[in-house]
Amino acid sequence: MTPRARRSPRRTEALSRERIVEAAVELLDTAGESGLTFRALTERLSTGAGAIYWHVANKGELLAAATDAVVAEAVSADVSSPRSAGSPRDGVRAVALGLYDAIEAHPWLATQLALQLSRSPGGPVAPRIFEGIGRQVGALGVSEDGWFTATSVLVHYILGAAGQNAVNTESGRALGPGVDRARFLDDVSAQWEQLDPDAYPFTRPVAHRMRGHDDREQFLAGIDLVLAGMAAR
Amino acid sequence: MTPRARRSPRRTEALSRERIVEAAVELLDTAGESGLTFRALTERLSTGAGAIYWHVANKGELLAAATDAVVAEAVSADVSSPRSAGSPRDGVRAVALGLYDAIEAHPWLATQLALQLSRSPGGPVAPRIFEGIGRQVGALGVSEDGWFTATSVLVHYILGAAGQNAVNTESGRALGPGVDRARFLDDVSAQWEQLDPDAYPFTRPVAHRMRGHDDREQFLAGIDLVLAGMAAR
DNA sequence: ACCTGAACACCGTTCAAGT
DNA sequence: ACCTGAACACCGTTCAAGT
Repeated sequence: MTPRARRSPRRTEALSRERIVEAAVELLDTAGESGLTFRALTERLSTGAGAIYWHVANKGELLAAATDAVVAEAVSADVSSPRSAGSPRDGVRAVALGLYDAIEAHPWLATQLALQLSRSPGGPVAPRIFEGIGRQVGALGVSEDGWFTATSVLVHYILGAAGQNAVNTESGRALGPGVDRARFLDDVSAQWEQLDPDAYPFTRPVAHRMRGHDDREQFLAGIDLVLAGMAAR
Repeated sequence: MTPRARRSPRRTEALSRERIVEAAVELLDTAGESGLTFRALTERLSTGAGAIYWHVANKGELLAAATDAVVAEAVSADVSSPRSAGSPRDGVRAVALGLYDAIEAHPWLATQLALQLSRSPGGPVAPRIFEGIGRQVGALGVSEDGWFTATSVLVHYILGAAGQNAVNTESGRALGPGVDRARFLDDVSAQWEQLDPDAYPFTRPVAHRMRGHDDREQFLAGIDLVLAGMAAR
C-alpha cells in the first residue's frame, strides 16, 4: 500500500510464465492497454524479447493468460464469501458483483473479456465464468434446460453491462472509483439526451436513468429480472 | 453475385467519407480485421494515406463508422418486416435475429461491437441498438422502470450471445454459413467436455448442448426468458 | 534449456508539397 | 479545399549467437 513499493523487478528470480503474466497485468493496470508492449515488458522484467517468447507464444496468448488470471481470482473469490451464505439469489448477486468489481478495478478487462469470448470461445475464460455463475444458479433448483438458458443470459448480461459501465481511461483510472464513474455516466447520459427525438423516441426519455448514481442497483435489477423469468417458467 | 464483379474502384468518383467507410466494410468482410490497413485502403481507393485522413480522424473513428453503418442497416431492416407484424414478442425476436444475422454475415462485427460499447459507450452505436430493441419492448406495455431494465438485459444478451456464437475466421468466412458454424460449435462443445469434472461440475454436463445445431433456437430461448421475467414483475 | 538483443517486416500517422 | 506519397516513430516477431 506504500506509494512506491517494489520498483525494479528483483533480477535474481528466474523468468517464468507466471512472472510474465503478472508483469503484464501490472502493466495493463498502470499504463492501460496501449501500455502493454514487449519493449515495456522486457524493460520491466529486465530481459530480452526472445526470453518472453520462450515462455509465451505471442501477444494474444499473453493477453488471454492475463485475462484468465484476473477472472479466475474474481470468480473464485466470492464463491464462498459470507454474503453468499444467504439465499441462492444472493449467491448469484455475489458472483455478479465480483465480476463487476473486477472490471471496475481493471478497466482493460472489459475489452479483453469481450475479445476473448468473441474470438476464441474455446479458451479457458468462457467456461470459468459460466461455471462461476452456474454454480449459484444451480442452487435455485431448476431443470437442466432452464439452468443452461438462464446461466447463458446472466453471463452475457453481466459481462456486457459491467463492460459498458466501466470507465475506460486507457491510461489507468485517474481518481477514486466513485468520482470518475459518476462523471462518466453523466457524460453518457448527457449525450443520449441530445439525440434526435424523432429518431430516438424511446431512448431519449430514459437517458436520465444513467445519471450519476446507483448503477450498481440498476445492474442488480437486471439480474433479478432474469431470475424472475427463470422462476416463472 | 458474379465472381469478379467490380475489381478496380472507379477512379472517376471523388473521395468521400461514405466511400471510405464502404471500402472499409468490404475490406473487413473479405480480408478480416487484420486486413483493414491504411495501405490496403489506399490501394483499393487508389489514393494516398493523407487523403483518407482528410475525411477520417484516425483508424478508431473509421472502425466506429464502419460498425455503425452495418448496425444501422441491421436494426432498421427488420423493424417493419412482415414478421414483426405479429405479436410484440415476435417484434423483439425479429430485431434480435436481425442483429444475430448481421454478426454472422460480418464476423468482425462481434469484436467491433464489443470494443465500441466498452470503449466509447457515448458513441452512436449503443443508442441505435438500444432504440431498435426498446421500440419492440415498448409495444409490450410495461412501466418505464421495467422497460429500461428489460431492454438493457436484452441488448447485452443479444450482443454477447451472438458474438460468442459467431464464427470468427479472421480471414472472412470460409464456406457456407451453416457448415462452418456447426463444426465450430462442435469444437467448442468438445473442448468443454474435456474440462476437469471436479473443477467444472456444472459446466461439463451441459457441454453437449452446444453441439451442432439449433443455436438459433437456444438463442431465442434466452430472449423468451427475459420477456417472461418482464411479464412476471 | 533458457536467454540476449540486433534486425526485419509492417503499421498508423504526419506533413511539406502539390493542384 | 482536397489530395499526394515519402518519411517517421513504433510495434510484434524472428533468429543467429551466446551460456
